[in-house]
Amino acid sequence: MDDKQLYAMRHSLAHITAQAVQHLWQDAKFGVGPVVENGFYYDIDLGETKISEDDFPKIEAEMLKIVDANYAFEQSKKSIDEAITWAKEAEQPYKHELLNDLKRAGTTVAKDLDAAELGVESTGDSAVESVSFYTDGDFTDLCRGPHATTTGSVGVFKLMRVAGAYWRGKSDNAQMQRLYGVAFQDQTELDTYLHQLEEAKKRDHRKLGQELDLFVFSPLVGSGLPLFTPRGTIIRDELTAFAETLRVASGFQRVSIPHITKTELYKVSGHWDKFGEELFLVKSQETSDEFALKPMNCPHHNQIYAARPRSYRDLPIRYFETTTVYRDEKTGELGGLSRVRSISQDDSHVYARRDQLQTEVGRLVSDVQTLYSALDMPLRARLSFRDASEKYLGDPELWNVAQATIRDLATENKLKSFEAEGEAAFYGPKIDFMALDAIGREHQVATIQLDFVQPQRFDLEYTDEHGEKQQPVMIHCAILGSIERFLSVYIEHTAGRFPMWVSPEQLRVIQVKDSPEVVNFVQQLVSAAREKGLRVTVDDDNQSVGKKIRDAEMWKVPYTLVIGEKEVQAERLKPRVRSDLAVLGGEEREYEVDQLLQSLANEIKARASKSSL
RNA sequence: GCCACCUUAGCUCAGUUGGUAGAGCACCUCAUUCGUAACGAGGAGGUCGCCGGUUCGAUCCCGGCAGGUGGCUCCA
Repeated sequence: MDDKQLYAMRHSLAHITAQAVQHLWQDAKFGVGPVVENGFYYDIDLGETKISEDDFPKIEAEMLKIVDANYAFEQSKKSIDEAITWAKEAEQPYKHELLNDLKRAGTTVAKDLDAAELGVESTGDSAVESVSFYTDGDFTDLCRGPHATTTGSVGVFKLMRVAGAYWRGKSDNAQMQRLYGVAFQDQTELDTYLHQLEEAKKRDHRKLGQELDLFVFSPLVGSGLPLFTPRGTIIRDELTAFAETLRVASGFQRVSIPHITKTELYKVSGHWDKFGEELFLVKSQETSDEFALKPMNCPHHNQIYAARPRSYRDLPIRYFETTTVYRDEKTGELGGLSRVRSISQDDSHVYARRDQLQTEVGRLVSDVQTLYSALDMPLRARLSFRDASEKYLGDPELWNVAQATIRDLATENKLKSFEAEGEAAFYGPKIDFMALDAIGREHQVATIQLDFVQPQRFDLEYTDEHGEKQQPVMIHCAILGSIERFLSVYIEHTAGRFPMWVSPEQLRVIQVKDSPEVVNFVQQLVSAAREKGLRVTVDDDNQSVGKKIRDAEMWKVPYTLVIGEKEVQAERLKPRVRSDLAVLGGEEREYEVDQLLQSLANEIKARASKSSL
């Protein structure tokens, strides 16, 4: 089965879903029902009636009846006026609205998917002449197709969930119920998909964060405000330390700023107008000044740049800092570490001359590549450029140069990339990096953004070789991005089996007997391991060895040593190696004590290259 | 912020058609001194998320709030 057939199949199922719902609730009003990844949905307005997952068996049974009836999908055409009459008679206000828009403007004003859904025949500017309908059995819907030939040939499906969705995606419109389903060619493919969902659930960072004791939330502290435990903090620190090492090597200087500022700062930067609602405001009891928790760092960093006169010889000036910003995200949008209200960033700002852009952006691209290759995550870059609209600020010629530069760099650095027109920020083009995780999902992570606007707003300048004042270009870059979000991605990527250098606990010593000889040996082993810089713990609980081994496995500790009388006498150790590491080359064999500790210490140092394991 | 669903011991979850609750794991004590994924016995642990209403009586029904989940909208 090719993609086209699969598409037609899923699309037909969207119709069948609506048809089944209409059989069950005669007064259902329908929105649109497109194909999405792995399946389809249909937006339905049932007034006061709420569909719940308990209704799914009922709806699915009705759908199967329609499938069994094996109705043919038949296309017909109506003139736009006939279609409007049809919508009126069928009491379908949403279809009616869409058809009216079609008649008036030739396209619907809403998303592109509307147009694709509606059977728009003419793509020109002129009003639409005729529209296409599909009928199967007792159900007719405005639709361009294509469809399966009959309702009997639509593969296997399963309704997954019901969710609220705004009519035409606008939050001031009526909210409809969106019924989601997945559909595949056969049962095996559906089972595979459902199995993948289970796998994804197993590595859900919220679950692993709980199981591995990495972070917690407290209702007293507030939602979207994660608290990192000692274990979680080690992971954070290791990852940020790595990113910081790259910064230092690239000539960045660390700076440090307070977490609040007078709101005046954002009135100058322009963020107040655009994002004022997402600021946390802070009141002074002493002065009349209004303060805000910083939602970004650039305006602060700009003040450091602006504090002295700068020469063209000083540039580029590169500041970096790992720090937290605060955004009053809407509560419904928060979730785990993926979307939080205290966002830590490995943020940086370069102030550069135009002729330095290429080198500076190139260096950042290469730092991003270094980090993600060390973390075993393939990257894809989205080159986010401007489109023809008016919303972009700054010198158009500078835009052209910058976009060309970005394009060249992508080629030079052999970046897997694609261009996205209209994705640029209003202040400049950017490169957004997407990382591919171990189960094939893409996540937006690092970002490099050129900024032509803030230097102007803040009157940033330098003196060129002719004594003239010039404006620098700013480059924003975060390699990890939001560290919280990155952790959510990385925990799921590794499924909690962190590489040695990231692991909160690198070596666990299981003490078998508490005889003085064994205790003494373990103590010496632990201090020797600490001297080598290993994070080591001892399990001397009064439990069976089997139980302690199990615990170490559950905590996903990379290396475990069982120490009893045998080891004390032989002075040779055979570590138990976490299975994924063993595959990579950490073989299970016997070592002398010093030899083993040295080899583990080497593995930590080798974080950036797997080959040296 | 909007829609739907959810909240019972530290964790995972039973349960009560309205008469104030239970398991497994974890924890503590005792016993055991063990050999590479769970030894055993006993104990402690709960204002059934919070506030209000209905009721003789609410963990259960109703309302509000908080927190969570899935979406929508948004994302400097």
